[in-house]
Amino acid sequence: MTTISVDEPHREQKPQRNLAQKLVQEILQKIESKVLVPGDKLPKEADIMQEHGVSRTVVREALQRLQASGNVETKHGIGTFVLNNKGQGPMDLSFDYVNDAVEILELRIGLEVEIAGLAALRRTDEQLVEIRKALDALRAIDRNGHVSDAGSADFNFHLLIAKSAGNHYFVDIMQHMENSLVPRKRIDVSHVNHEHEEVYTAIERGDSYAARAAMRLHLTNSRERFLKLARQ
Amino acid sequence: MTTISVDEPHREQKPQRNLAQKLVQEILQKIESKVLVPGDKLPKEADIMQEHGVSRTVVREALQRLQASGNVETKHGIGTFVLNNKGQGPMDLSFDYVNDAVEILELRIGLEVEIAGLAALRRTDEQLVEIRKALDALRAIDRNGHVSDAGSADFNFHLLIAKSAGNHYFVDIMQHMENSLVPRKRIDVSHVNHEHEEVYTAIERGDSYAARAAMRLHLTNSRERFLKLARQ
DNA sequence: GAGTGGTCTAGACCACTTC
DNA sequence: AAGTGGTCTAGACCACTCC
Repeated sequence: MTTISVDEPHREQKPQRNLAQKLVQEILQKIESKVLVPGDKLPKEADIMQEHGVSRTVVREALQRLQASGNVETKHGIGTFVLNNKGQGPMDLSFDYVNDAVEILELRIGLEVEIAGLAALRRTDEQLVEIRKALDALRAIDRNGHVSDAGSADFNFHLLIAKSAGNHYFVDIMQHMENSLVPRKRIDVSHVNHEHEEVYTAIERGDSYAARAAMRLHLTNSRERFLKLARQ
Repeated sequence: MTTISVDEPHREQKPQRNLAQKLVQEILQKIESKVLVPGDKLPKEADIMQEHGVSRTVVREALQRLQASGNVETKHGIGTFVLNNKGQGPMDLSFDYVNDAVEILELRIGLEVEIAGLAALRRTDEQLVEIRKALDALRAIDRNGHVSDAGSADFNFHLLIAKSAGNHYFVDIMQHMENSLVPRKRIDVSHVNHEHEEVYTAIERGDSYAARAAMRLHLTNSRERFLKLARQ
């Protein structure tokens, strides 16, 4: 009886390319099947490496995708946790004011993230100057405490960026949304200004990737700030 | 008393974290200052490594960001090339039909990429079934050659995904855009179907990251196919 | 077959959080 | 100080393109 002796642990020859993609799907399945529920902590990276027999590069690539998806959240020095986006429905609390405002914010994320990316690639120097002016005006208003004017100044900043994206449809929709925007009141202005600056500098240096990331961060933070206020 | 024994070849004078981000900005500056112009080939990764004194990980991270930004394009086995998004203006060819259609496609990219990501997180099983039906109907139409119906069937597929995103604003805008959509004619149907399948499977398994990527790929490819047709 | 990008591994050191 | 994620290095092998 001749058994072909293979010293390998097993004929596990899966030259599978894209181990990260596979890991993503396996973790998503654990979330889908309730093995992992919102709030749960994922195993530490070293454990995931051993469990799936892959290197840390693969684990981190998978976790980064799950972060970008909004499925999990990673906290430096603590761990990675499952978020509660799926499962509790399309935030069907009720058709009230809060829910409507959040939906508007979600719409703006889709539009303005793309707008910021295009503006970084296409803005003229003249348009950049106008955006800078709007930003300075907004900061001046905040310093003087004329909060009532801040809403329209904030909108103007976003609208000027839309006009720098070189696509009039974006401008049209933004203008139609003007009356639906959440009024700014007692919001942590320093955070907003810092986020605006991040968006501006990315557009200034033509960094589309950073512009998109900065705009997304700004709008998701705005959503969180609004929800925090609404719950009070 | 513990002596930290670390073999240091030399005094590393740059403990700089985020080398990739720095590399991105340096390459963007070369594009901005016309040292690199659209169509130019970047040095191969090994050369960039040596030139900047960083590992390949850093180089590849930087190039991936520049790809995501639309600043460069990488071709497997060939090289990385500078794209011409910046500098030649907001595609100010003229206000003709072609330009308008492209702007609509850009708007759809912003909206539908976000829609696909949300749909992957929120879709119900019932909604998934409806999307599957629309996809099958579309394939049947393509097989039978009833190209005239394909446009509305295609729109229906996209609309059903929007309805699965749990935000009625997205649905409203999509419906308003229905009449503005580019009619499908003599387009490479097999590619479109394959791209639709990619979007569907990502939404099916709740992979928001993949859903976004698949939708973006589908719509940018649609734009390229349209432009190719328009130039004929 | 040579050249170039794509994926993966193993390990080192840094930064943040908690005890 | 211990634990965990963040960044970076060096090197191996695979996949695609072109000659």
